[in-house]
Parts: sequence; structure tokens; C-alpha cells
Amino acid sequence: MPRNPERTRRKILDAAVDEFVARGYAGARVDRIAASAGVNKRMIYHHFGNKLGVFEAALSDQVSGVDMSGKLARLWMHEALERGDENILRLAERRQAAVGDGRTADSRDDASISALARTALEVFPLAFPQIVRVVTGLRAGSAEFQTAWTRLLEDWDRPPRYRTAKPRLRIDTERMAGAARPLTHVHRMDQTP
Amino acid sequence: MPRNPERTRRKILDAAVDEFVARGYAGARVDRIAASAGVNKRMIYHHFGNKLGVFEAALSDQVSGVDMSGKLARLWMHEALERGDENILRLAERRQAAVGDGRTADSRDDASISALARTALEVFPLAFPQIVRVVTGLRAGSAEFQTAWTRLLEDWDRPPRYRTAKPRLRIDTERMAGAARPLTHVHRMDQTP
DNA sequence: CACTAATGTAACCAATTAGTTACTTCAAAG
DNA sequence: CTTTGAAGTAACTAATTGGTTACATTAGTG
Repeated sequence: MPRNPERTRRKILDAAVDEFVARGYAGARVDRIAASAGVNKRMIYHHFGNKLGVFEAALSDQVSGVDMSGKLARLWMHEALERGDENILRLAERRQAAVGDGRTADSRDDASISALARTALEVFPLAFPQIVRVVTGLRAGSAEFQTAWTRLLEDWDRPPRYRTAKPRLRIDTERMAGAARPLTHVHRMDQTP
Repeated sequence: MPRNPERTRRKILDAAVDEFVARGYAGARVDRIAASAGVNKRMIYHHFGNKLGVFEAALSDQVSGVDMSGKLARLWMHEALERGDENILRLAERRQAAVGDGRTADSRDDASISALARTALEVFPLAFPQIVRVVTGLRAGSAEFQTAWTRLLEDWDRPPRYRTAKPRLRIDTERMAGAARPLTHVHRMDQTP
């Protein structure tokens, strides 16, 4: 196989996203990223400098996503937990993607508040499935809940309320439940075989 | 100072909550919990068995909270990221606290869906302050955003919509932004002095 | 072709970390 | 008053982890 730095970089980034999504920054292991990318660990440091570098690159790479999914929700959670609202990665592009080009990037209008509320309702069951279960008794992934929640979202979209813009984020059926791993001892090295 | 197992247990638990809220499970350090609780590390293992034991005890201890705050939001996030919606801690009590005693624990009625939606709107700015900024351009902690968001919540509560029960969760001014720590090298041992 | 910088590999290391061991002190029951 | 088990302490350890070193190979360029 010929050399291909760009492909190596991509493989690392893809593996890193999965690792960070599943385990968070502190839980992620550079060795595991390397193994699952099929790349030597040294290459990770070659391309990204250090663990933080990979983390930021992985976030940057995926965090602007527009389609809501369990993966994006988890990425947002890790981003929030570890960076708060300081030094937001790719702020400009993300604003663009969220608000759309039509409007001025201004904001403080009702439309952006309303769009935010809709995003909140879309993300919530993906981000907090346990609260869904606590409050409704239903699994976030169940058809029953999905139906009810979709109805709520449609209801929200109905005109005579608050918002004017149409939703930019689409909800996906992909569940995040499967992404959660049981917590046992985090420290295992199950490197390659 | 006389011996007091219960007080020791409490001190450990309080310190553990802070540590896990700030760093998550993988990022939390048992040594740091011990130091900040002013207790010997051995006592943590004496009272809680292992790190996972402290984590579960800390979650159980706080997670049923009803007043929404940055701390509770972060605890919920860590809970979701690490446990998904399986084996929910204290499910019964939490359902009770969330749904109230009046209604049957049944659910799948519109009221619980609507209550959930309100919870979603309350938690969101605490959990995802960066998205608030991306979408609205405002800091989640700013008076401007708070005002707008409160208005939205009040609007939501207004009758002719969906819900019937009154909100069980109150929103708090405490911000979570301050709780986020900058990411540098996670591995430091800054034990006692 | 020769030279150089980018790619790639394997082995290594210093630091950190969850968990233990061996021991002392206390408090209360008989 | 002594026995017994819980509460507490300090020092230690086996394993892991992020990051490095020393070295090989390849691709492109003059």
C-alpha cells in the first residue's frame, strides 16, 4: 500500500471521533485510537501533536454537523463538559450552518430563540435518555415515545406561536443508547489481539 | 476529633460529587477526592469498595434533585454518557419526584410528554451553553438571553397548548459555565500542598 | 541518481493511578 | 478490663498511559 498522508490523517480522525464520542476526553486512549485506525501511535503525534490536538481536530471535524444524531449529541455533550462556552471551535461556520445565510448573523430576535428551543427539544431525548425514562416511563428509543415526541415537535412547528424560520436540524432515528458502554474498570489495554 | 463514620462518609460523598461533576468518571481521581474530603484514601475503599462504588453512590445521592442547576445538569450528562438509560439509579424515587404523587405512575399521557419538554427547555442552556452561543450569539449566562429564555418558558406554560400539570423543576440562575475547566494535561497529581 | 523531507515502525520511559498491605487507634459490648 | 471489629493512617505496588527516541523506508525534486 503506497503512502498516503491524507488517508492516514482521515483514518486517525475517524477513529478518534468514535473513541471520544464513546469515552470522552479523559476516558479516550491514544493507543486505542491508533489500534482502531490501524495506524502507528507515533503517526498520531506526527499529525496532531498531542492528545488534545487530536481531540480538537476530531471535534472540529464533526461538530458542525447539521443532522441530529446520537453521535452528534454526545459530541456536543463532551464539548460542553470539557470546554464550556469558551473558545468555541469553528464558531463562525457553525453559526452559519445553524442560522442560515439569509438572515444577518445578528440574532437576539425571537427567531433564533425559537430555533434554539427546537434544537433543545430535538437533542434532549438523545442526550438524556434516562430522564425520558424517569419522566415518561418510556424508553427514548421506543416507537411509542418517538411517536409522541414527533407529535410534540410538529405541534411546536405549527404557526401561531413564536417562531418563523423553519427547522435547520433534522432528527434521526439513530439512537444513542447503543453508544453507551457499561462502566467497569476503565483501565484495560485490550489493544490488538 | 472523635470518630464519626457517617460524617466521613458524607465528606467523601460531597467531595466525590464535586469531582465527578467537574471531571467525569474517567477524569476523576480517587486521590483528589480523598484530599479534598480531608480523608485518607483507604477510607474511600473502606466505605465504597472501589471507584465505581463512589461514583454510583455520588450519583444516587444527588441525581434525584429537583432544582435545576448547572451541577445537576452536568451530573445528568455524566450519567447519560456513562450509563445510558440502562440500570437507572433510584428510578422509583426519581419518577416520584418528577411526576409527583398525584398521578398514577402510568404515563404515556400528554402531560408527562409535556413535562419532559419543559424539562428539556430548562436543562438545555445549562447543558449546552456553546450551542446557545452558536445559535443565538448570546452567552447562556447573559441577562439578555436569560430574559428571552424565561419569556419562552412562560410562553410555554401558557394554557392553550398541550400540558396540564404545573412545572416540577425550577430553573436556577447558577451558571454551569464556571464549572467547566480548561483542558490541558489531565494528568496532574496536585495532591495536597 | 542523489538528497531531503515526509511517513512509518518498534521499543522504551517517566509519571500517574486504582487498589492493597500491614499496622495503629478507638469505642463499645460482655 | 479485655476482647473484637470497625475506623483510620502511611507506604507500597502492579499496571497503564501519554509521549519520546532511534531508526528504517519511501516519494518526489533538482
